[in-house]
Amino acid sequence: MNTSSHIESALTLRDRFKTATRGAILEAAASSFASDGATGVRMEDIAARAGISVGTLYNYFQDRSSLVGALLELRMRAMLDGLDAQHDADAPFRQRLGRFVQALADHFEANRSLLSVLLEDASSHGHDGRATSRGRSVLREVLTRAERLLADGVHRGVLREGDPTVYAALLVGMVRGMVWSALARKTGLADAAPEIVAVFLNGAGRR
Amino acid sequence: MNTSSHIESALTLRDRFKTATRGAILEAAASSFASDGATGVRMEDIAARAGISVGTLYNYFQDRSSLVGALLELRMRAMLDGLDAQHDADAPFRQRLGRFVQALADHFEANRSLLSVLLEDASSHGHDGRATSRGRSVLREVLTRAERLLADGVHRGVLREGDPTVYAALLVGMVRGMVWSALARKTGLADAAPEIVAVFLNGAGRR
Amino acid sequence: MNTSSHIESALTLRDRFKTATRGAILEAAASSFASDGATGVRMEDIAARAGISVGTLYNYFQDRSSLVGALLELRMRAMLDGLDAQHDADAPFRQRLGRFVQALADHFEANRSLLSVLLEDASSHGHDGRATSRGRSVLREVLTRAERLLADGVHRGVLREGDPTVYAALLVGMVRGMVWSALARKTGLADAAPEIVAVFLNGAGRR
Amino acid sequence: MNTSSHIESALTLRDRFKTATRGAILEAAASSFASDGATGVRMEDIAARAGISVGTLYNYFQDRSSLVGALLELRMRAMLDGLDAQHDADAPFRQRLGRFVQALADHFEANRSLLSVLLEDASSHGHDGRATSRGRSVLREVLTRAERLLADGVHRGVLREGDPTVYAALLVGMVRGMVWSALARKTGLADAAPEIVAVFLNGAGRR
DNA sequence: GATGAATGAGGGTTCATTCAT
DNA sequence: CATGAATGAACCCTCATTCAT
Repeated sequence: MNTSSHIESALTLRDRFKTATRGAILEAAASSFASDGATGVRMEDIAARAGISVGTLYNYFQDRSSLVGALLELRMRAMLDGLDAQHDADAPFRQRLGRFVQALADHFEANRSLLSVLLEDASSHGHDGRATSRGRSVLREVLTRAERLLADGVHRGVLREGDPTVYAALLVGMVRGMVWSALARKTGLADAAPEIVAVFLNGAGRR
Repeated sequence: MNTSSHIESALTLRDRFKTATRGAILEAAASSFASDGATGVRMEDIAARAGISVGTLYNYFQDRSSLVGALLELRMRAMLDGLDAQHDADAPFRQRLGRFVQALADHFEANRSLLSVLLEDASSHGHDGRATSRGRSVLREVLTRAERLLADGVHRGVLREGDPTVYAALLVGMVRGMVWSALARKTGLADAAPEIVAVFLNGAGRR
Repeated sequence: MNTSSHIESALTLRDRFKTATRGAILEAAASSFASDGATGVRMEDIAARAGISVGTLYNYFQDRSSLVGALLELRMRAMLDGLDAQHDADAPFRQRLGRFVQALADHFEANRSLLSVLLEDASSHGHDGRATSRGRSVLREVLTRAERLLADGVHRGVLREGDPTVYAALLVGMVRGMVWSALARKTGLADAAPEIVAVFLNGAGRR
Repeated sequence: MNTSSHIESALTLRDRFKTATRGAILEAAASSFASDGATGVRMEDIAARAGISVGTLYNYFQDRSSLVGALLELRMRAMLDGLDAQHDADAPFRQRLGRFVQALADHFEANRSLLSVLLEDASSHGHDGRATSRGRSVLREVLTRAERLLADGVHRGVLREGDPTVYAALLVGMVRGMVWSALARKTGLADAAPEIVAVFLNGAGRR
């Protein structure tokens, strides 16, 4: 233990603290948006929920749109990472499809309240297009992953010949539709994924 | 033609004018929202786009939320009417399904820019529950119609046994997904409806 | 009956109508002010109460302050005329004093609701000092009349030697105080005048 | 002197500052109202006169009516406290009467410019009854105190038998009348109180 | 002359952002 | 580095006034 490591350690501690505070702010913002909608939340509200003052909040984020942007970035990254985590190129296609749908449903449900935020803020502050592009890209990246997966399904002959882009749009749409419906009817999402996969693969029509 | 009919005619003209102005305001609001998002639009902007002054705008709508409410009401009504218009209980199920999907896709595309407005406003002004219930009900009513249609499909033996509510969620989700995707890739929606129907009925899996 | 007299008569009729409308507007303004206070009344409210349109209202009065000014002028003139009407230089002083107090009390009560209007408008629109001077002058003219009366009382030896200006201020103050009190307690003003006169002449102290 | 007392002191300082600012705003409002009438004063004017920005003003008062209400409350309280301060149940009646009249005259003069504000606001914002009741109650409380004093005068045999309520109305009216008159003629109120008392007790009539 | 829709300047209020402590 | 009062641009809405019909 010399002086330099001591300093290092202090810096690390400070950094950890900073990171923790940053995280607390983002969580506060997320839950505020969830309960009052993005437009109905003031910076002061977020600060209060995070247990800090507005001034401090501005020490961590340059301005409102940076905060919103960081939040979206975080959630989007988590969602994409979640999707990638279960990716196993060697697993059978159906299994990968099932896991993908399941992960997607979970993340949609978890971030449902932020979807509107994403759109709102994209529109309202998007002079520079930053938030907008980020917002759009969430869905686009999800679609890209779905497309890769489904293209592989076609390639392996599990799926009928067809445009993987279209398949991706339909599959992701089904998941979102299922989540929305569950929300509207205040029911859970139990067993939703298998149902989605079943209809996607076999259709709803009697053969 | 006597005096009274003359007066009647005058009144009708004035009424028509009022209706036209009202419509112009709603259109102006719709396109403003479409380009800048609901939160980024000032009453003055809407007035300017409608070619009138703020004061006049307030002669037609009591306040901002009344205007937004009226716009949502109008579009939602149009959408539901559009769905109902092609309803023909005697037509073969597949034909009804195709028309339903087509109509839904058309309306989703036409009102795409308002979907976010709907959500935003629901959140921001929803303390009295008016806008909220209206917003939510659009989707719910669409789902209800889809559910009725699909329940009939099950009853007629065209669809596999299954929860019509789930089928509805998936079908509507597919349509939204397709519209979103087309938008993201800036392609058209040509032939989208048949594709959706095909996947919905037969699935994407190779049999 | 020649043409000219015919025209004259027509003009007279028209004039009478105009006068009647003018009066209706002033009455409408007075009662509106009475119920909602001067600041809470819009030109449209007055027009509606008078049974005409705003446009017509502006045919009779150049602007808001003209209307208010005319109303004050009218009521003030009526009050002063009422005070002057019972003036009889030959009557005994006490009788004249009694009548003066009675007339004053009646007019204060009748116009009570306008006193605040007078003050409000004087302050709010009195850039040019018109309404202000008019407002102030009501009281000043009343005081002047009281002063003349009481100076005569002093001169005749009915009143003790003293400044008639002070006597006037006190007497008029007593009348206003009595009216206010009656209003606050929602009682009538019956027998108020004699009581006022009695205290003014003899005091409330036991001799 | 430890840390805690240091903190306490700091808090006290900040509190004092807040109180001072609040007071400055109220003073600014009072003088603004005095020169332009309550209705002619914008929040921005008050802020400017207090040397702060509008935003800051709204940090101290929730809205316009709260500010006006607080001002009225303050002045009314001061007036009533002033009347009560000179109250001495054991002093001779005439002395108490003299002091009462003097205190009343002083306060009427000091707050003259606010009397109209009080009335205006009572009318304009009185739908919820707050300002109204406050406004009305100033005079009523003053009358009540006068009534108690004069009832005691009757009881002690200094005043003639008579309704103390009427006596109170007349006495208070005389004070207001005197203040008004002094204002109208732009003279002072020197020796006004003794004159009022003299006339009230002995009348203006030659015995 | 009557009408009432159109106008737009003006006022109250909010809230993202700054900065002295 | 935290704090929270101060700031002022921006927005919603009102209402006196005008003017085409």
